[in-house]
Amino acid sequence: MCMASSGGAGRDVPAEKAAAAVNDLIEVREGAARLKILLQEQSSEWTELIDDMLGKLSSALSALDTGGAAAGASSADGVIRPTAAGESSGGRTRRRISYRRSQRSSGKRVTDTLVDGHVWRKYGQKEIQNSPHPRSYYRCTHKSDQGCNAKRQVQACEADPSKYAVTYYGEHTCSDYPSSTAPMIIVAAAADEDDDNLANNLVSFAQTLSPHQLAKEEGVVAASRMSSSWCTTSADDVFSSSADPFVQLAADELAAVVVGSAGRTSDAGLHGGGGGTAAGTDSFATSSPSSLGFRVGSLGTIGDDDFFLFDP
DNA sequence: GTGATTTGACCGCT
DNA sequence: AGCGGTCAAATCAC
Repeated sequence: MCMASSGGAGRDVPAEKAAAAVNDLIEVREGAARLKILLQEQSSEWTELIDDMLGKLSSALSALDTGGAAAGASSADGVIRPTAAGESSGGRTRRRISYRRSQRSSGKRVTDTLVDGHVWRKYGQKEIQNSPHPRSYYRCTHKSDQGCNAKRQVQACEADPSKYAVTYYGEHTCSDYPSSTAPMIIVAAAADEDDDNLANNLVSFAQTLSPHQLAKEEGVVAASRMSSSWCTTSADDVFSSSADPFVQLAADELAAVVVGSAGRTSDAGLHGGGGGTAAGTDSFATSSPSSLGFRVGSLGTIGDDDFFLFDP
């Protein structure tokens, strides 16, 4: 539901197309594995390989009936904007907006990095009952200048504190691409994660770093690492929008895809404690995207409910 | 000085 | 009534 899903009319992905997409994605995975090696050897051949991967991804996306532009279809997100609950004339300079509550998430994932290509600004942190870790609240830094209403909630994964459960709300309506032109693609498979409450396959998209930025990253982690970057999370948690399986991303937007994850996983922002180390630092993935954008895991069978959009 | 984070308080929803 | 989400002043880093 939420976000673009609405816009993405094409929900039902034909089995054959899905299968073809899977094959393509598997090829990409293999290519990614090769890329990893090439990168380790500092070879320039990686660009060529990436191009090939992109081609495959494009095919896969087409096969999956990517809704393409849904991204801009804001409002469809189901986000309930704060309603001016009566300009409280009376009182302090406090707000008066009534907060949503029923705001639906556009997807939740567990990741070992908080970098998703977007620049977020933290606006709150709260201890959550029955949870050992506080929850941090972020909104797009372009909320003020571009009115972007995208938000996300970050909480350390209970099962593995080194990972984070990130829930997104709303869509990015900003043009936050200067430093992150390439959409991030996450292809993961938790099929082997024994537990029955894990989704079998995941394919998500989001912005990520530009090739230049990628080049600056300190390291690249093996694609296989992906499989371990998902905590035990129920399918429902991960696919809050599973009712609208779709992929919304123009294939030609895929400017860069890199394997693995070199994101720093500072938790400075999560646990607070130090004064704002904001501007231009690596503080908790807020202002300097630092993780590579393409993760690949083993693929199993992909079903309709295994796809969801990750706000591009 | 500017801008991001911290943190306590406020407020709506369940 | 309690919890969770957000606001906004204070604080901090650059």
